[in-house]
Amino acid sequence: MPDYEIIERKWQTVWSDRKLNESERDERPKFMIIFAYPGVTGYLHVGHMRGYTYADAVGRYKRMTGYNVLFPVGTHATGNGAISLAARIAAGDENTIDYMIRNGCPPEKLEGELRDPLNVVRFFNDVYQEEYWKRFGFLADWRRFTCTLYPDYSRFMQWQFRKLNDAGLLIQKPYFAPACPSCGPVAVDPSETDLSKGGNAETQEYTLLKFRSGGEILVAATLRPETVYGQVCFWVNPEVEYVKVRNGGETWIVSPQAYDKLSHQMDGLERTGTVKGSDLVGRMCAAPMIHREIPVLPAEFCDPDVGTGMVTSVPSDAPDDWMSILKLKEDSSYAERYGVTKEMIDSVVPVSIISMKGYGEFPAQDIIERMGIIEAGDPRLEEAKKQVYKDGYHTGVMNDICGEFAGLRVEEAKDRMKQAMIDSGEADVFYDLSEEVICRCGRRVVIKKIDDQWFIDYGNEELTQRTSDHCRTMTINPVEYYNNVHAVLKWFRERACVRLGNWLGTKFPFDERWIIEAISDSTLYPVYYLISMYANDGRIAPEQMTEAFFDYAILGKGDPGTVSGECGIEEPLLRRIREDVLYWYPLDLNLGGKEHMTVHFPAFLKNHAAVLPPEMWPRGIMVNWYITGKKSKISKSKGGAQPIPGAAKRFGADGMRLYYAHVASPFADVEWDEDTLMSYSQRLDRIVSFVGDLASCKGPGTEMDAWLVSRMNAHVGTIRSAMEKYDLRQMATVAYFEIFNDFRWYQRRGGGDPGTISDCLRTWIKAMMPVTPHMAEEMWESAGFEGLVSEAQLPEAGERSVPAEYGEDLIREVMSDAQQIIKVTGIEPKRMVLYTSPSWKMKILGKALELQDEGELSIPSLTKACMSDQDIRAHGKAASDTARKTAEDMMRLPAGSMRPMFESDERAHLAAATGFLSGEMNLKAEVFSADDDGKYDPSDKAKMAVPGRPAIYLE
RNA sequence: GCGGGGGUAGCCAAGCCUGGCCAAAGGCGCAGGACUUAGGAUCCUGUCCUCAGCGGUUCGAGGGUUCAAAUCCCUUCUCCCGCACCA
Repeated sequence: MPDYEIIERKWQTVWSDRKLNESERDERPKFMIIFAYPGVTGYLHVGHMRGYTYADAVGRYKRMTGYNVLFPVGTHATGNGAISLAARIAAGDENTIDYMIRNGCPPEKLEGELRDPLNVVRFFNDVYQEEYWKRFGFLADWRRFTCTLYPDYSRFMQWQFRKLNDAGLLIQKPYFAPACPSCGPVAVDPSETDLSKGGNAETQEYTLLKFRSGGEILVAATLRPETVYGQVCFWVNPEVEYVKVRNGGETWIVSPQAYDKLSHQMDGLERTGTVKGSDLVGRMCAAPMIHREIPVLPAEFCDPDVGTGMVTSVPSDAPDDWMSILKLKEDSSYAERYGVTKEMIDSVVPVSIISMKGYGEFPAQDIIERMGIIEAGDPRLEEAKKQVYKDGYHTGVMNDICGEFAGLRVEEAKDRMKQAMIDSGEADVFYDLSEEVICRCGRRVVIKKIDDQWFIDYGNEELTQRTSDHCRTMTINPVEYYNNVHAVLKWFRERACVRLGNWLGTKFPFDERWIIEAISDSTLYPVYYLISMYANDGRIAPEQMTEAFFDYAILGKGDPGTVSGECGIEEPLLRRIREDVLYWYPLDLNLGGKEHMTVHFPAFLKNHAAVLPPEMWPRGIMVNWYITGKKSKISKSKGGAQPIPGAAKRFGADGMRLYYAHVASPFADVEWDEDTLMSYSQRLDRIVSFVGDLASCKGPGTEMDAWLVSRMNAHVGTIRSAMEKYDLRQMATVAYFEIFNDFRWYQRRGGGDPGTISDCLRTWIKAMMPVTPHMAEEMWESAGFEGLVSEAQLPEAGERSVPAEYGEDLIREVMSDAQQIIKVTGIEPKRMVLYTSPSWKMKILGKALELQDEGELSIPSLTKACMSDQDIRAHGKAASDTARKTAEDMMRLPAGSMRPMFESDERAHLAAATGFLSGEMNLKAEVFSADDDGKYDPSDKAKMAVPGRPAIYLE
């Protein structure tokens, strides 16, 4: 096994010394490509390299076809990922330390620098560049590297927000967001970046229903406000100590937990006292909407943590309620203990309110019976509830009893009834999480009302339309996304763009208490790569990046002299940056994982359309799917991480690049499988050693040279058209499989002309350069070619030789047919006799082609034409059969595809190959024409010969 | 629920948009052979059924359009993903 790392480092150094990765303006057409920069969340795994590799390979291909390519990279560090990682390191968290060490982090760093979040970001910026991207041979312009936490990047970001504001796209309104009382806003999502528990929770909108009882209001929270007409009683947990809360002129009674949650969402709440649940039981209260007095009954299932800790009871449609009432009626002793009278219990009678498909009067009862639930505490009640809720929502219609809402579908009634009660002061809105969510810091996450939240108004119709129209002109892969992106853009509404709390990120320019959030600061950044270089090398200081500077550099607004005076940047440099922007932008291709389809890409598109002029809007998007890890674990969260440098050492960076490029369509998930990767790695080794042998080949020129040249021309054509669509997989199939096989066939057939080999080998190695650049250089060098293949240009596809290719196809066909016969018969032939088509059949083919050219081909027309020819007619029924079959075949196949059969000299081809066939098949091969009088034909096989398919006799 | 994507030979995976050299690329696996060896080799051949290569039946299932369908249309079964502050 070669030491891949040494070879790879060698070429990386050469490229770097030649500054191949550094891109500057010149006369060539440009091509700018990026991948959506990764978030700095820790070590990446082998799956991530898939998309990045596509980007480098596409960039390299573009270089090879005449483009001046710019491929910049960066990282995204906004948020609290680095903060929490640093905190865990500082706390000495065992899992974290272990994870860091396992991925190659020097232990001493864990004792010191990595306890600071910004150092964590710096550390990983380095890891990503050095251990991943450079390690894989990317020709990225490292001078332009940027990170969302760089001060200069922040200046750019603030400028972008000023432009969004100028465009009228920043708006303010109240917002309810998950937040930790001490850490501020948190992201609730399955990745649990911010959380220690509850990533799957959803924010649910409850309707708070008010039940007047004396001078106080009992408050229940419900997800189903449309069921108020079915309320028959009210549940309170007698064991809970509820609190009294003054809310404006009202006194509310809710659980202490509910009070805590509500206080984050409503202003001016004041706790005034407590009341025991048991003291509430037995009272009557006025139900909202229906204005009927219903009894307050005791229920142990009322959880003070859920909703308000009190529940309104709608037994007709709530399985829980149904069961509880059933139980109460069977055994009233529990209720009576709290002073509930028999009359009260008897007064509780379910009311039918919703008719739904497949259910009777009381859906709750139906589902309970259907599922066979007989006890109040049955955990399946949860499932029953969901089922009734779902069916009710989609198929339910409100009954006549429901007043003005009678006849409405539940879907519609829900909102209208909720609104009606809010308007009449009988209800309010309350947000809660569907399950317990705990912040990284350990505190419980709540839903907090933010009064003056800033949003980017992505819902702006004009902007959406403009963006959508532009997308039709873009190259978007896969085509499914091209078609669907319009729906996504429409769906993508206003988005909260800033957040409070302890976060890494850019300060919001209009109010510095706010930090611009993670998605909003990563949409327009590709254009910043054209400026970052000048900040990185110190030619521009962040303070000099004023609004006027960006206005000029990016938008061309203002006069460079004036701007120079204003910001203090020298005028020539200003002009240079402006020229860079004009040259490189728009972005030609943005490549990102499928998770970007609904969030990043629409934001990326809309921001470009909002801030930049149309000629700077992006030209292409490519989405890649994932490498998943069922067979062997690759995910860092699973603990079985496969560090990227280790994999590269074992399989070779190029072996991995080839694996990514070829293992499947970019638009499908792939299971990480080391055996498969190994076979790609070995294939590459095999090619390298084969190429080494080829280069030293010194044989005579043969007819195979024309064939090989023709095949290479075909392959170059395929590669060029595949790469029009960025189809790396197709390119890799050609470069690593088809061309390889052709060279082998060439040699097997006796080809070995050094001139031909050298010409074709150049093209072959070039074809491999985009995907496996290091090995391509190695082969290029070992073949003695000049310069670097990374700097070479792919030739245009030349002419193909139809006869040469047809002749070889014929020989392979004959061999395959003969093998079939040998297999079926089981004989071990010593002699193979081939008979090419008799001339009269060839003549029929010729007539068929003529008719086809004239557009007159049909079975009768060909038969007629044949029968008027004496030579053909002489063969009687065989002639008409052949004519029919010929016409059928020709009409079935693409026009002209049978022409080579007619034009080539099959007999000569085969005769020239008898030596080869004899040797290959270990027998004596002979060729006759079916017309030959003296042919050896003991089994009368010659009559089967037709153009394109010689008859075969074996003995 | 809303939106999106799949189901192809033992396995992985192309093809489907733009119907026709598609019994369906390529890889893996398996079988036989060559070479000759300690290598996770390489080369050749085969790998739906039948069979001197003709032919037959296949591309989740069922219909339809067409001279012609894995490819277009409809129905159906089944699997997967996203739905918001995670690039």
